[in-house]
Amino acid sequence: MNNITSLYSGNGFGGLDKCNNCPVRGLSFCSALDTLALEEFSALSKTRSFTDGQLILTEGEVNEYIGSITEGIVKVYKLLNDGRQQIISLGFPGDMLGNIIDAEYNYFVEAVGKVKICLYRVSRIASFAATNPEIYLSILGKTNQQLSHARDWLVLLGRKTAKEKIASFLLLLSEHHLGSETDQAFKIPLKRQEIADFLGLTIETVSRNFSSLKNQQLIREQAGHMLIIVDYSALKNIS
Amino acid sequence: MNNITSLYSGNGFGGLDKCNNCPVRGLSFCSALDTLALEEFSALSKTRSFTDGQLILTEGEVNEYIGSITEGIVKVYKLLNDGRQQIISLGFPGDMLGNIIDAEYNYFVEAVGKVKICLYRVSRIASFAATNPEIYLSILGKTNQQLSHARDWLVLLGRKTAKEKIASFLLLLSEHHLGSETDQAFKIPLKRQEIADFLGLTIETVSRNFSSLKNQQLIREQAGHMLIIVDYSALKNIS
DNA sequence: TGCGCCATTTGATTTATATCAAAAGCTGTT
DNA sequence: AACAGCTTTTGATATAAATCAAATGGCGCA
Repeated sequence: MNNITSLYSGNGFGGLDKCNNCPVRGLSFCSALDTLALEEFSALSKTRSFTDGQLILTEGEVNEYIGSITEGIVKVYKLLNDGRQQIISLGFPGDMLGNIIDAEYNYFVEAVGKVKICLYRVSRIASFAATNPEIYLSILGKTNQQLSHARDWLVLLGRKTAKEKIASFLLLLSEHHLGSETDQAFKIPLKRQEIADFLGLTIETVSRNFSSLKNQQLIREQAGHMLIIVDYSALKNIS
Repeated sequence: MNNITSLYSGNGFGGLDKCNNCPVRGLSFCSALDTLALEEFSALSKTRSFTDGQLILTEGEVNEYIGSITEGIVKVYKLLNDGRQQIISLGFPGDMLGNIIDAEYNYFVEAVGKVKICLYRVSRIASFAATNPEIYLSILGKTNQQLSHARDWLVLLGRKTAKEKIASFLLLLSEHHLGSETDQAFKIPLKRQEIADFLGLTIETVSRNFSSLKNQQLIREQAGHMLIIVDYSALKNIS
């Protein structure tokens, strides 16, 4: 066992200081809380780190924790019986993990590279909400955002061509790339197979379309999978 | 104009009586309210009816209303620039329409057959919630359910074959078919083109796969598009 | 009853993407 | 530097689903 349930125990280091120093302060679902409420909420949190490929949540596991990504990227995916995989979302810093409704998780969450997550027990959220009901509105906001993204992805999976899918994917990544404005290069965090599993394609189709976009001079790829979008608006037209 | 915004005005007939007589009492997001709160909430509601094909919500329109389907089925869909359409969800009685977060609707909602909706102004939800915060948890529950369904559909669109898609669709319909247990026949509410737009297929592929399932004796179709699932478990294996 | 208008089905063909296969590129290690 | 074990790319071919086209079926209405 190396997922949240087994890793949560012990050595938390909650407290307002941590939350005020939080790298996603203002993005996370706790951002709606005022100073007083935040202090109380902060005490409930624990931070956990994960390394590339580590399972964070497992389908079927009891829904004990809700989390907020403070660093890194996670992939959320489902599996069919025969092993076919579909990534149903990518989680970026500030994004919420899990929910406070279901009895069990119904998907897998895996770290893509190094990941840090701020965790809260679902049961503690409930008692906290008794005096701070605004936390529900905040969680609702995050859930609504996830629903909106999922619906955009339904259109992509149902109606877009392979090349349109790749273009949309690159633009999605560029939106979440928080590097300097002048430096347009960013690292593609996923392997080709993972991109395929996100876009409902095969690895070969992904690779061919990357090559095609390079030939069309819309993108360039540098050492270590660093990507530069050469013609942003042309890519947008394709997507 | 023939959508909610234009139809809401005037002749509402709120009050507790209506809500207690509500056909989806216990299913809708208002079901979490106790008798006292329900009376207050009920006074805020208006009921509207729509006929087949009528637009209920329009993309880009200001998000003024949240609704609960009390009767009939709606389709929620998005369009690409070139007219390609993807149905992102079907709404059944008890399902929530819209949200209380976004500034604008970002999809279209259209009546499939005769539809009745119970409407609330988003702004009134906010003031109601000041004294009845449990309404947020209730709306969160509905939103979370929609997210869960959207994610199931991502797997369907991204990774399932045409025949698997049709099988999943028929099973989805049968779950929402609230007719008598003995009578297994139900009407398919969507046209072939709409089914195609829901499953990310073309009308011809949908038709061919219906024919194929009929040849395999897994389903039967009677007059007026009444459908009988002959071999439920075989269909489940395919889905 | 028969006509017109759709929706659906079926057939023929094309095509985008998957599949199968092999070569080429990386990266870390000895 | 050379090798092992990957990932990615490219090529050849197959195939599921799309496209193009026509026939069939239903249903309301004059």
